Amino acid sequence: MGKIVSRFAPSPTGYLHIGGARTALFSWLLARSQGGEFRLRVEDTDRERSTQEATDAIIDSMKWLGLVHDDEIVFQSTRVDRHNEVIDQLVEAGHAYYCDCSKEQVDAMREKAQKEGRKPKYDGSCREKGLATGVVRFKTPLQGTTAFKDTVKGSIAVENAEMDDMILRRSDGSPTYNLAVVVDDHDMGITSVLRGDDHVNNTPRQILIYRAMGWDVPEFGHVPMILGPDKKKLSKRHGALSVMEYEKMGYLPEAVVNYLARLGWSHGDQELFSMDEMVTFFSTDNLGNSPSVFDLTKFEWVNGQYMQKADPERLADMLCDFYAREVGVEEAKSVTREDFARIAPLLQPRAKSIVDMLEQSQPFIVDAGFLPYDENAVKKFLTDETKPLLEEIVGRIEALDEFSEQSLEDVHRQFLEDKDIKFKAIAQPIRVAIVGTTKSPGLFETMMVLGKEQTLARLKRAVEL
RNA sequence: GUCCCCAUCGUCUAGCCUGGUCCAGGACGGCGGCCUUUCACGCCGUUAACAGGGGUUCAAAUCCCCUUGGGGACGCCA
Repeated sequence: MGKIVSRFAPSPTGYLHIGGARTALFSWLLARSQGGEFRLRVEDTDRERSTQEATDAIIDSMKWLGLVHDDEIVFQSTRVDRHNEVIDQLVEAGHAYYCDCSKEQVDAMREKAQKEGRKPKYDGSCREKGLATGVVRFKTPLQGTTAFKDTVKGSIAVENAEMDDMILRRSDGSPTYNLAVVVDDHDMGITSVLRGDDHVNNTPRQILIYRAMGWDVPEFGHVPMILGPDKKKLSKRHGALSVMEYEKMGYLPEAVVNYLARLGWSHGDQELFSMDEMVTFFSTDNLGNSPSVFDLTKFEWVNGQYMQKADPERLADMLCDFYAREVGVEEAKSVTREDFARIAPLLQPRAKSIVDMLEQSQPFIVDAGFLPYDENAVKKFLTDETKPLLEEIVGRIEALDEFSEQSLEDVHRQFLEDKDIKFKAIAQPIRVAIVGTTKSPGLFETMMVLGKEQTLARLKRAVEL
């Protein structure tokens, strides 16, 4: 068998959604795992609904996910002449014919057929008329069945009699989808088509065109769709957001890819995969054939895993960007990339996303004077008993010549010994004092990131509260 | 209505092709615990499923049929 060539062929009528992204991922994986090629084709023949923004958004999303395509992007709209050429050939060879039935007539046929319990379809009345105007229809064989081996669903067979004589060329002269895909896939040398479930019904029709043209039929695979929590087709209501929405929400692209891959694909018990691992392990044999529900909770867990493993420097860059996005470029200058680089490691095991991490960074990046204090925490821990202790600690920290995690720990141990009290007695009061809430990373590492000046300023302010 | 497809814990899934090793394994979540200066992380334990009914067979989650449920398609959209 020769080199495999797969493709992703979105129509630019909207953003790249999570479902489309997964389809793209599987196609990409299929090509990469076999050392093949992955092509991108933009199906922009619907001039009404296709937009440049959508095209850009799709390309950006693919880039963000790391799904790099080979060769040039093919824009279907540029290939109309070739499509028409094929249609003409089909007519000449007797595989297609002109039909001048009006829309109303065809609608009536369909309605009639449905009433009689048959599949609504065009009745083929123009088949042998030898017309030369109107739409061009494909002459679907009246008998027999068209079968194919779906690489994810197994054998699928459809009676030819079930199929309509589909329109190949509209009355305005433009080619239709089913014809265009076949011609493009053939011309691009596509050997493996992996696409959404909603195309299963189109496949037999397309196969018929391949055969009529005497072309090799590629391999087809149809991946089930992604459902919302209510098991209904994923929609905007559920967070069937565009891929770039996930970027805005502070998720890591490799986490999105990982989660998407595990939605419908598996490799034994493994949950976390690097891109390379996915590429080496991927096989359509392990693609599931039933629809799956997008579970945000599990996705967040996956993202958290990647947050923990991520390079703090990279996280720092992202935090800077997100911060600037949030408060504006000018204001964001008050916090440096280096600040974030010191904060990130403390928050890595605690943050589910960049946005989450930025939020948790707040106590670190405001000045002592503006640190918000949680009312309940203050009431509970900054009491008349603890304040004097904090005051004393201030003095001891001030006396420190070297401000390090070790020296901080030493000075506190000593303090506890002198007072004959447990660490528990002062831990939460100190925490509330320096970050304003009862939750934070370890005390001494937090102090280190805060710096001596900020630590003392906060402790002092807390005593005055 | 007609055709096509699907059906294992709440969710993602392994197992199904090549029946026995499955009183069904892993993961997320939930619950309980450990660790501990809080919160997380981590670790340990626990919870929970073969849609239903018929076959075939010594033996079925695995093969066959039916029912039910879900989805998709039926366009001069892609």
